[in-house]
Amino acid sequence: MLKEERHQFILNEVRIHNRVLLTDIADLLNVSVDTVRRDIKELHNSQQLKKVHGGAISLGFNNYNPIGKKIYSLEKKSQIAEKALGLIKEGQVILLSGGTTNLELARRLPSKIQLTCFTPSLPIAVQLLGKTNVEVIFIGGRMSKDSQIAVGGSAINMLSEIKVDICFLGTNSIHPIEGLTEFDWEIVQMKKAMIHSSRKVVSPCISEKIGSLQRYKICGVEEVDVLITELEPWDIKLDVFKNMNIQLL
Amino acid sequence: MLKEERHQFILNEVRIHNRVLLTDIADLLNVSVDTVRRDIKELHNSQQLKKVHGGAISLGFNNYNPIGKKIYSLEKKSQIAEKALGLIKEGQVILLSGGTTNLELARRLPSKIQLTCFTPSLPIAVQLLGKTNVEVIFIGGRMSKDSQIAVGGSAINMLSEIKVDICFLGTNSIHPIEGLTEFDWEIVQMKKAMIHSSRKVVSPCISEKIGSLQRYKICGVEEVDVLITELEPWDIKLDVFKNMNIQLL
DNA sequence: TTAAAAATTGCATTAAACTGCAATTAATGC
DNA sequence: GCATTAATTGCAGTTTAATGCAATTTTTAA
Repeated sequence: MLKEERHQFILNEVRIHNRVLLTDIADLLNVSVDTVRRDIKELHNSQQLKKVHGGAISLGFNNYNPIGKKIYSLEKKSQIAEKALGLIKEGQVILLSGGTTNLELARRLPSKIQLTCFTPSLPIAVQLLGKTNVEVIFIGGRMSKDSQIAVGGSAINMLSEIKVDICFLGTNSIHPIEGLTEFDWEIVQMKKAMIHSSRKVVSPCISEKIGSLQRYKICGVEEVDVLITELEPWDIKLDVFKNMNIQLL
Repeated sequence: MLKEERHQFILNEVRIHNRVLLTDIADLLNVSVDTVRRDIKELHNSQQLKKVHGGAISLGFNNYNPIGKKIYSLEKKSQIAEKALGLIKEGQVILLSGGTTNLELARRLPSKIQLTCFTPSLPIAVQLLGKTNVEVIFIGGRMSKDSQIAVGGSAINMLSEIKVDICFLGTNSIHPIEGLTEFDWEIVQMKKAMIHSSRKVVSPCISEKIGSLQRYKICGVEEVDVLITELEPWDIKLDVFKNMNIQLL
């Protein structure tokens, strides 16, 4: 394995987890800890991460999570976020709804890729502001204390004035017949507006939410262009999705 | 767990709760109290929190400081914020521009008082969301990475649609003849719009900024209803303010 | 004043960092 | 190709840092 590859690997790990342990990396790459130590030292000298006793942390290390809630199924959400990353191309304009999966996606956006990113979510905005080349536009409005996203008339109004390439629509429930549903009426309104403002709708959704149903309807399944779960497409049992014009990832 | 992570964790706890108990942290992190004590000592030495018997408190009881910039003149700003608090009455609608003084003010808003609060500042919004009875409305728009406030057309547009009781207009320069001035043109536009949307304009301003001048003009002194500094009114030398219809606090 | 909690100090243990060196691998010129 | 040079890597021995524990002093609050 080339040194450069190790460097990239380490940086990637740091980007994703905000931290790495020297011993973990040595294990994963099957090299001695000394080698990893030297790698980290170099990356430290070139200001790409911060070397600390026992490993390294990302430069703008900010584990600040304004929601302050525990993120469940973090592992799955991370996998989903990784897949979602693949859909984003340099120069695009994207829209991130709230939710912890999208927060994970925001964390992972590489700093160097140039993007314009709309979001009504406070924690996501905080994350994005740390990315040098991402232009952040906050969809303002009355803040819902619970979800920490902007809702209400002026937020929806602001959404009505934009058109983005991709919307990553965090999804709490997706049902093959009933479509996307949501517990909170105000958030339903927001999500409807978001769909309306997007050329392409991507739903990151952990598999256990497939088939579940909540109080209010956002839209039918046909409105979703891509459904991303942590499973491999062929593992998704519900054939109904396969018959529809929806890409599974 | 890396030392750095513990440090971040402790700082985070301090940010959220304003104070932490040493034993709580030791429990939460599963390390000895000695370790936490050493951590807190280091953070104290690097001015990131204040070590007290039994734990630590946030500096001057303040600050979510996302950019990691040092808050200058914190003590003065705290005094100003305390004075500003006295102007706010139950049920009012207020508007907080950005700036660290207003951030201090936001931190100090009592949770029990019912308020509606507009702001285009991300760190201030984060603070306010922690206050149970404060309704937060975020003025959305393109986020300035530097100041972490929303600027640009849609923010100004949103401002044009509101009318608040009091605007707390963080002020970088106030000059008896030239009025309020600012370095950043986009922020000037925001502040102009804020003044326009307010029945009463309050300028919290540390005394050393009185008399200074910057590139762009926001408004004349006559537009300001109240000027708050950390000094007692009779200590403010510039008589010019006393001849104008401006209240000194 | 006094008992309990916390801070300090010194010390032992462990893990990680550093150093120099030899072995290996990759790069270069011929 | 092939030999020479330079860079990379792993190892052993040593040094340094991190952490927890126990004994002692200080602070706090009843």
